Amino acid sequence: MCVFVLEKRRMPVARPEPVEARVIAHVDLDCFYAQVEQRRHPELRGKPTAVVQYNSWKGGALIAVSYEARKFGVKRSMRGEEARKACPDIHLVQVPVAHDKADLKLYRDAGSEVCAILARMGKCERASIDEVYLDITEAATARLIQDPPQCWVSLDKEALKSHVVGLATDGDATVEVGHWLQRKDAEQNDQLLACGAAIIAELRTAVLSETQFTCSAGIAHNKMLAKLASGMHKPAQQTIVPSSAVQGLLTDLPINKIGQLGGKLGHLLEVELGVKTAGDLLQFSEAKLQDLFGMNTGTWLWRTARGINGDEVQGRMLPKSHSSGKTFPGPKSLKDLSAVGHWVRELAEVLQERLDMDIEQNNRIARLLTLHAGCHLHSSGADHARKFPSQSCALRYGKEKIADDANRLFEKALRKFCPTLNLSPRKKGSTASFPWRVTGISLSASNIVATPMVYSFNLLRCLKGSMVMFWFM
DNA sequence: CATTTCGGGTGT
DNA sequence: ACACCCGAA
Repeated sequence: MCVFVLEKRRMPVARPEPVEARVIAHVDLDCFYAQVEQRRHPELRGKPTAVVQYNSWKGGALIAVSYEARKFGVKRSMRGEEARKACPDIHLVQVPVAHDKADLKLYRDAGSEVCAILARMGKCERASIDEVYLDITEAATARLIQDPPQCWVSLDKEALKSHVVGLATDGDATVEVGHWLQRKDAEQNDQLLACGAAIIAELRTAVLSETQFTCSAGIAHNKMLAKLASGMHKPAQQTIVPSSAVQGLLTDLPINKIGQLGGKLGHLLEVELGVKTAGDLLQFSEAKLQDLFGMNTGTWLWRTARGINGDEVQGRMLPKSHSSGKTFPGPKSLKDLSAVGHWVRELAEVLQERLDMDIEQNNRIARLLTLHAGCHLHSSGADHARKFPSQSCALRYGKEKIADDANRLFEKALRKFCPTLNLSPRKKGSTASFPWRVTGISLSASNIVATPMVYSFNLLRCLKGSMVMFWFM
């Protein structure tokens, strides 16, 4: 019987792979927040730099480390003080703060700049603030016909500065590409990848000249392999994965290096099945994996072990949701409703600003408001494992409405979490302490849809803040 | 009870 | 609708 399926777990789903070979690229900005800060403060360029948020406690938490600083052993998730110990000359730049919380707008906008450039050549999916998938099959095919690799004359072209996985037969399996891609007998699909690599190299050059940012990229026939490849040679380099190299690449690849297997599922494979590498997975039949992990995940695992992945590049440049949250660790945890109310108000204001931007720039409105909170028990009571439930409701525009609605959601969650707690209106404004502490609050806006055309953004600007806004709800 | 703050996704 | 997971800076 199914051993693990009884546990609740998120399950990756396998999708069929298209018959025609695709050319997929994954582009990843190098230590992105650090680059953004180095562009803002040119005197930091070439110098060891890290980006920290909040520097009051042990110098703040590092969230991005420049490659100059990495040479000194500075690591992400170090504290500012630790980083200074490892690298006394390091420049620590703080994440901007707005409404008493970290504000990532600067980095979000910088990511959009890059995305706009990369989208010129094909279907573009913004996978995160600094990562993009591209489907450049069409552009690569066109180039193969018009300018096949055999005809490329200049060997020092930027387009040829790619690493090719599996090119060397001994030792380090990855070397600088030379004439390999131009050999007369190269397979059609390899030539397609070569053309894709040329295109990506040009795009990366465009990104550098137009934004000053360097990025790394992987070029392969699917998203999984492209993502794997983009991390193989950093910073500011690109890597090609020909089909012929897939088996050799995966055989000894630690299982947690594969996308979606970096967490619990990967750990489960290792401790329960002794699977340390993707190669180790090959010995399990598809039926066995389906039996162990369910049909979806079983199929997905079987295919993933073989480098097969049919996920399509979604043509999506804009986020599906916006969120604004803050944690209140240790002594900063919130004790009562009025403290929660204060922070809900701040977060609502930030969220409303994000929603305004989305209307103005993209003509989109969000329809769902969700509140998440985290908590821990104050007194060492019995059931300290209980989770604070999240709650949602229809999103009404306006910072006051969002704040009021979010506060209602908090109280609703509170009643579910602790039905006995007195929440009578009379007590609401009081500062009576919770029997536990709130360690985090987050508001998110989702179910984003296109604004009906009749509401052009100019009209919206006029309506903003006025009574008429409830028309959108 | 000190990474934090985002985003995207699936299972039920 | 809600719970929980993955991953990136």
